Amino acid sequence: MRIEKFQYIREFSQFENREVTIKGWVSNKRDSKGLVFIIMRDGSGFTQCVADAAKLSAEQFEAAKRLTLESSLTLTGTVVKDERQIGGYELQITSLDIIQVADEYPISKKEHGVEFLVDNRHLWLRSKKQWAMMRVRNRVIFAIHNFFQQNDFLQMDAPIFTGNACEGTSTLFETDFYGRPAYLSQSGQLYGEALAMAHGKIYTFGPTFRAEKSKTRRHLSEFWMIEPEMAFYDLDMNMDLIEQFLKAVVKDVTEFCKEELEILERNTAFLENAINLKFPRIHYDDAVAIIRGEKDVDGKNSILTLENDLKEINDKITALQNEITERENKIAGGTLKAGEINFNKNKIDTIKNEIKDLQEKADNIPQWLNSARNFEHGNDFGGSDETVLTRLFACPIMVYNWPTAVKAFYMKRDPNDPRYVKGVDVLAPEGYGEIVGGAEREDNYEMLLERIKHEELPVEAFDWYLDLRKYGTVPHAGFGLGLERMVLWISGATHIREAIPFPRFYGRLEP
RNA sequence: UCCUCAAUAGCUCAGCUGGUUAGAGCGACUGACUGUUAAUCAGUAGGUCCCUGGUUCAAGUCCAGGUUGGGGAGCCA
Repeated sequence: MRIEKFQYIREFSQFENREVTIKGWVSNKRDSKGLVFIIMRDGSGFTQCVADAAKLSAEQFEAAKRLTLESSLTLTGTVVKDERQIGGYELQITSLDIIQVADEYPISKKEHGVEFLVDNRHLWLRSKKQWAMMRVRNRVIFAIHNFFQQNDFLQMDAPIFTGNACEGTSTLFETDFYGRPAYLSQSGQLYGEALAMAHGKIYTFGPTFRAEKSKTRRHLSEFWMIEPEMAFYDLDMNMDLIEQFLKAVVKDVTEFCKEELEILERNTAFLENAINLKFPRIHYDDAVAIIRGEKDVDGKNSILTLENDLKEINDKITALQNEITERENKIAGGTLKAGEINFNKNKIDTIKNEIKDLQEKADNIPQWLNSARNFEHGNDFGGSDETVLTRLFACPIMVYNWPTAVKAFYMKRDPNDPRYVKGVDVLAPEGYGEIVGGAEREDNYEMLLERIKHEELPVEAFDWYLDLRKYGTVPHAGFGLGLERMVLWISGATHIREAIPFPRFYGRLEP
């Protein structure tokens, strides 16, 4: 059987006052005696469709009334402009053909807990916000390829099975490779360097695996990473490229995903800043001074800012608690209609959840303050230190020249000050933390060998990597962008598990 | 691995200091309502109160251990 020609909701503006046929699912439904309002989604968008008893056969109208959430159907009708509706149009149904009346759909319009939603991820992906988020993800990926392809980078792929735990730092997933232990790649970078020596400018774009038992809102066990590597680039050129690249991606998404960002209720001020402001480049030493509150940024002090945040959160909690009391009193007053009582009860539920979130933050801030005040020069930044620091800036910042001890063996020493390596971390604003980590690479054979030995890594595993420093070594640099962290920041959501279709994290292998 | 919070109906939660037959809203179902946008009305069904053990005349409630999950630390993108 052939499927007849049909149109997509996204194309409605081309079909004003004309008849179209769409195929999709019931995303929401309301009905009264002679009318059924069906919010349809077809993958390309959402639109309200109206079934009017006066315009349909009794049989078809009854069918419309019987529809359940997520039932699949074909609708034919006239596209009518209506500013009040999502997308600006609605469909007045002339004919309706049900493919399946769906079973009771588990995801209701009410709020759900995170665990329930992740358990139902295969269905959750249909919800409006998740739909918007995946479209943002798609556009981010597209913009990344666009940027690199237009700048003469070649996309090349690094292997996923690796024979050794290459950077020696994080815990990896072990698998069996024809009887030999093999590890799922934690980074394609070392291979990227070999590829850059063949092609000049390359980028890899692939999955990455970390076996750490992290339980935070910014970690995944399996995520996607973009790792460009450029021959004849030093740290400054690297930072220039990173900034240009991030600006290009953000600009593209804000331009082509307006509707999606609106659905996500994203405040785009910080995104606009990322496009328009120059990213501050901060030496590690200065960053430490700022975190400890010894140095201000535009008159803003990290410790005072954080203390103020805490106060504001507590004030907000008090205000919300007052609102709950108010609504409870209203309900107790006995003058409200049942519908209004429900509305207020729902509102109270929502507020309670909000308070819970705020309370969690408020509980953490004192620890963060403590960590910031006592931060020791020479340490790596923790998640909270990043938050403390980035809180003071309106756009992403780049922290460069890190203490040798806290960074990977392959980073190049700063010849002017060998206590530091020429690495750079890009920290996103609004508490999203590290989205890019990069560095100029150690290009001197002896220095690199010494670092490998110093870290007690198996030298023979790095034979091929050392070869790159024997046969025409050149200064080179690169960086890694965490796709999901980028998507998360751009879309303004709270948990990284929402930034990937089927998240894998500690304790989560299904669906 | 550590700190911290939690687990009660399909979902979101209430259940105060232990006390008869465990509640609400949403959702589902039945019916009423001619334009709705999570705010109409009436009714119906729906429970292994996470598990094991303990204290007690009596445990959803207290205690111990465990399981699962949220948030954070460490590690990082």
